[in-house]
Amino acid sequence: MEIQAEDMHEALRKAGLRITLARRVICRILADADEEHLTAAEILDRANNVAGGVDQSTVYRTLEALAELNYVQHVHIGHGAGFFHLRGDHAHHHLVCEVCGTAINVPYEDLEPAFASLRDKYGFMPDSTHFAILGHCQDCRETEETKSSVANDLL
Amino acid sequence: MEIQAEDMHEALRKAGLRITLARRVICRILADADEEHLTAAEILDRANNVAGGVDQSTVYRTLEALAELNYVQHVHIGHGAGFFHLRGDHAHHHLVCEVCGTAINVPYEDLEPAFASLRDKYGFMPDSTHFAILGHCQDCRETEETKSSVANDLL
DNA sequence: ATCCGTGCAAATACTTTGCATTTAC
DNA sequence: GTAAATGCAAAGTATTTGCACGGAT
Repeated sequence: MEIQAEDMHEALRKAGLRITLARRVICRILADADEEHLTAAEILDRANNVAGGVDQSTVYRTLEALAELNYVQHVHIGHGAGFFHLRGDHAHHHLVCEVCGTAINVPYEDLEPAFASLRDKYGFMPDSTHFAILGHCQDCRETEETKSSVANDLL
Repeated sequence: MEIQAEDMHEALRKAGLRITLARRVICRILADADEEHLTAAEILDRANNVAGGVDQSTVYRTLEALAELNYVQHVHIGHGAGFFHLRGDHAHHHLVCEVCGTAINVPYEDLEPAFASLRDKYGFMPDSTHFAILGHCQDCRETEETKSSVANDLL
């Protein structure tokens, strides 16, 4: 089951925080984004498309409040801006290409065996809501191979 | 076999780059750090302890040059400053606790099966020289359990 | 002599903070 | 009415870049 904007509203209320237009909009954006990785800047843009005059500081503060309530996670994958996304229960993980930055989603089941062995062997519980593996994606690997064969031809 | 400062010197020379005092010092720091995760600021500090007057821009530029030569990797784990470290042989990976920051080393063999399946299924080649899994370590998990039972007692 | 590398300072990118005003409750 | 949230601007980190000078080859 997906997290709804209303779930976040309720959590905010319970924490004694207030439901404002900006927050409503941001919760909606997060709920709609689902698996997408959004940067603060993208969330800001989308918020301003719906309701004008939203400031970046409001975006960051709202995201921080939702992170405090365990709805949002702020992750840094590679360089540049961090990503914000909901900590859903349908866990998925990311294969992030170090060359082109593409992220491939991997369903939890594909990594479960590896996680189980880490848990058993090291008592370590991987964060099942977010996980990034850095490496090289297929396209970039092919490009690299082409490049090296070209280089070899030139020798 | 560990990477030596001299290996990096040779690579720099081969690339037509020059061996300067700052670079010599930085290569040494990286070789000595071994598997430690150093930030640019820490490398700068250590460099200035050995040879004064090294600038941060020199540190970043040298690290970038070494990254280009595939000796150094710049990774961002969590927020804050990124870490720089040598790309050693694919020896081990890190389980990084999101609570206390402790990193547990895991030998490559323990993750090899998972890596193989990612390669087969997604054509994705995990970076075998660096890999961090975020999660909660055993100690922090125990502390958390204690905290929640205390909280329950207070209800 | 030729360029590459350096320090310095300024610029950039991302995120956080201080403050006066507005708004939800 | 009161405390929380907002917009604005400015400050804080982490990193990069422009430039003139100095140094490695």
